[in-house]
Amino acid sequence: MTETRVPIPTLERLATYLRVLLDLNEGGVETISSQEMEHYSGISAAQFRKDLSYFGEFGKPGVGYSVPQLIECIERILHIDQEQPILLVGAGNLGAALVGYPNFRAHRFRIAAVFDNNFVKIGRPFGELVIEDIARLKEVNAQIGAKLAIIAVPASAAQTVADMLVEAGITGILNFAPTVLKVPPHVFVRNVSFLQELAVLSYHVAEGTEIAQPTGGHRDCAI
Amino acid sequence: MTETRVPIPTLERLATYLRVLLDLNEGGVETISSQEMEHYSGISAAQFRKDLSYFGEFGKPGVGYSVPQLIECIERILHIDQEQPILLVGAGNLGAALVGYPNFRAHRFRIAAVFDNNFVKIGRPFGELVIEDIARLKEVNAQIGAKLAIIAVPASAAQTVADMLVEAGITGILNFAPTVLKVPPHVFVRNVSFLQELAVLSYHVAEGTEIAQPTGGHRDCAI
DNA sequence: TAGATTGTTAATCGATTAACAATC
DNA sequence: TAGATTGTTAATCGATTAACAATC
Repeated sequence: MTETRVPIPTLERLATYLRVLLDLNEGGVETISSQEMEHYSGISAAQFRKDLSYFGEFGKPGVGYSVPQLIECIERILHIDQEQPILLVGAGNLGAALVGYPNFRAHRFRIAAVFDNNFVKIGRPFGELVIEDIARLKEVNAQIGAKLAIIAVPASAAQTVADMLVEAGITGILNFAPTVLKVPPHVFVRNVSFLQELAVLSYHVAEGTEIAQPTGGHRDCAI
Repeated sequence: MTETRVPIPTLERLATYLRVLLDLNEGGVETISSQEMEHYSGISAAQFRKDLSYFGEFGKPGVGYSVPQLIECIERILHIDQEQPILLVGAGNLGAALVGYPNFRAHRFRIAAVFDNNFVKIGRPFGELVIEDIARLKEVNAQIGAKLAIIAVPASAAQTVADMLVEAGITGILNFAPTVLKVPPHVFVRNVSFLQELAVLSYHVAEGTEIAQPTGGHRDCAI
């Protein structure tokens, strides 16, 4: 096999396929064709087959794919075949939503520790965990050995937290803070931005509605 | 101007530029070059200029861009120059995190109503709002006239909620439920999937770590 | 004017789609 | 065998990057 780089969109879709497959598996479905996957996932059959082709051959021509086997394979590919410990930084509303998120378990993600810098919160229970002092992050992760972390703190604190996470051996960060993190090249960051998503929607729902109105600037916003 | 379709990634980046510009404006910065924007946003200067070019001309050659003017223009483009009412469905942990999210205000998004189907919750206060009966969704939105909504309910309820939202005149949905929504073509959906993001990170942090292990299936997962 | 930086065009890159030979 | 569906190749499409003439 040639060393082809896997496109990020392919990895994202893999998670969608897995979700569909887990549902089908619950329902006792044993085999699925790429055509059927298109129906359930909204992703084209050709795309599905192409995505899988980056990792090997998983189907039988004329038959389709074994649901349980494909689940196993995708879980292996995404390295969620074993439980993945995750550090959560920020014990606010968003953090609470995340520790209570029921779907993590099905994908074998486990929030293994929660940190905050607010001494009023430190030591308090948080879901099934106890909030730890952010200062102990490196020390605690020496035990846990997590590679993944979630940043759920205000934008003003996010970079400092990111630096501490990198220092503690984290190499993948899911960032909810609306800011651009600077990290070393071996660390991967994915940003979740509600504002960005809403902005894109806002543009679309208003399309065709706009009234061109000069600002009085040196040039109009020609929209 | 020719009728060029604006790429979605361009719209996403627009929100990032806006965030940077708002920060700079706070700091009293009056002018910014595309080069400086690259530094602050991590997005290349060429990309920045190209992105803006879909909407008009906003800079002065040899000088750069006026920060306040560009803020105004981007807000106009994204249609967040006026307050945008948003319906929130789902008064759980995630919903609580969203109504309490401080950054919405800066982008003039306002959660105008919260709905749930749990009669224990209906009528209770939720942030500064009171939880409404989901059955009253259409009725309530007849007053509010929101075009945008956020789905923060379990996957099992998401499609039903989406149908009700469409019925109530919503044309843009931010979906937090891990499921593929079926909506009419005039309705735009953006999905936020923590699991998907974590899966992509999980793949990356584990790269190079993998041990090829046959499953005993008809063919190995060749990863 | 000289220096800086824009807006745009052309070249590159990468991802998606379509088509089909191989295979069950 | 005939019918179905895969995995892969080639064609298409779209987005990013680089380069530069126009402009302040």
